[in-house]
Amino acid sequence: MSTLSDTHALQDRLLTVAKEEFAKQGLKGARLQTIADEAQVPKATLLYHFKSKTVLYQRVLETILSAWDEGFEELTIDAEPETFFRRLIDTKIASVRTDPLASKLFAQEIIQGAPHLDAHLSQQVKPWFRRQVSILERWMDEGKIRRTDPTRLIFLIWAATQHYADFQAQVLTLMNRQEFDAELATDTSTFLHEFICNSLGIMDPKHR
Amino acid sequence: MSTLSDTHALQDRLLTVAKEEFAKQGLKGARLQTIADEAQVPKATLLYHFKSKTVLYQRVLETILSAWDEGFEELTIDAEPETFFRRLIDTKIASVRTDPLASKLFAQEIIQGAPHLDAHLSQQVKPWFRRQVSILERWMDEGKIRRTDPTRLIFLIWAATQHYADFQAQVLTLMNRQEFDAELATDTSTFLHEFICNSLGIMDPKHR
DNA sequence: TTTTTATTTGACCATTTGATCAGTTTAGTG
DNA sequence: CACTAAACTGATCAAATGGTCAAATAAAAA
Repeated sequence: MSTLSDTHALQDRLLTVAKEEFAKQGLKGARLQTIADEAQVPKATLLYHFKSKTVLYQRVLETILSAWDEGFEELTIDAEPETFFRRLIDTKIASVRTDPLASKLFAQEIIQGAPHLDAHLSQQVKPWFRRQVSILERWMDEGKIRRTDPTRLIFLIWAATQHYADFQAQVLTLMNRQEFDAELATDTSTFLHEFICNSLGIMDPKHR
Repeated sequence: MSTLSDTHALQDRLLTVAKEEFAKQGLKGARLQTIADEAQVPKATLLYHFKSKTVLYQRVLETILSAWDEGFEELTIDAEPETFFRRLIDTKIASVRTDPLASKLFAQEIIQGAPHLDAHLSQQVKPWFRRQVSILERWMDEGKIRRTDPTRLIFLIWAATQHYADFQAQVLTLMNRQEFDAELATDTSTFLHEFICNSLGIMDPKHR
């Protein structure tokens, strides 16, 4: 099993390149030839490893989703509201900064009606979502955070973070920046955390 | 000038149908044949009124943008913070509910790097954006709202509202709803307004 | 009415592009 | 080494699709 011709490694490379192309051009806009060229492999080889464009696309989606599932599964565990929001926001912002293409690809899929991930939405996302909601509800019952609609609160966090990946072109233009660097990420995390804690009546430990 | 063959009316119909198709399928994914069929007109007729697919797409984009410019230009005028946020959120949610396709089309354009609207971003959106920011800054100086990053605050509002159009498929699934009805829109407006005012230390008039 | 201009349309074309396949090379196995 | 299976690839194809064009029709102008 040589290093260069390792099948697994090649498929990974193809998936990475494909993700980039799909994110930038959309499912229809992406061209197999471009993906193959970028991966320095003949188009026929690409189609040997993935039967069709659709299959390739679905594999890319699966890869993204399972990585997310993994990253967000853990942070549910018991913590105080302040820590919970910090973890959630930091994780999301990190993911958005590390891999904005994944976020963009996902966004386009949802915008077009999520034709390739009905199953995942109801089987993976929904349960996770419900868990988050029930945690928030418990805290409201316990008076730890101000009472509000937990569903829309999760949406707000999701939207506000995702925005920095999906609308990066607009965000950078309006901020007069060239790239989404580490500093910008940190400041954004801080802003969101502070904004949310303030709204929910959670005291910032620094000011306690 | 007969009613049925009125050129202006026909072009409007074509633009409307095209917007729908572009929003649902993306620029590359949309087919001229489908648009023509939907508008009950031969493909050649469509191409008579719009020289090319790209031109059609740009005209659709322009239509959307000018409608937005018009709708959001006014609400800058002097008002107290509480009113300002209510107007901004209500307008945005209304636009998102009335015409989610416009929002989706715009989102896809931005996600793919805004190749067709660099000009509009820096010439129309940026000035508008700066005005909003400076209003917020003034209020912070005057102590009317808590001090925070005005830029990211606008982003948050933008993202949180737009989310209900762009991610409608996901939102409806997670809320167990079939459509984005008037009630859902009202509740969302209320939630956002309350959430933001709370975070910024603006007293709700009802509780004053 | 005649003439000119704008609009409509079916037929057709050139190109792109996803996909196939047969033949070749490489890797693994006994 | 002999043999089998997996991986690779150039050549090629069929379908889809944006776009053109000349002829027909309708509208407007003279």
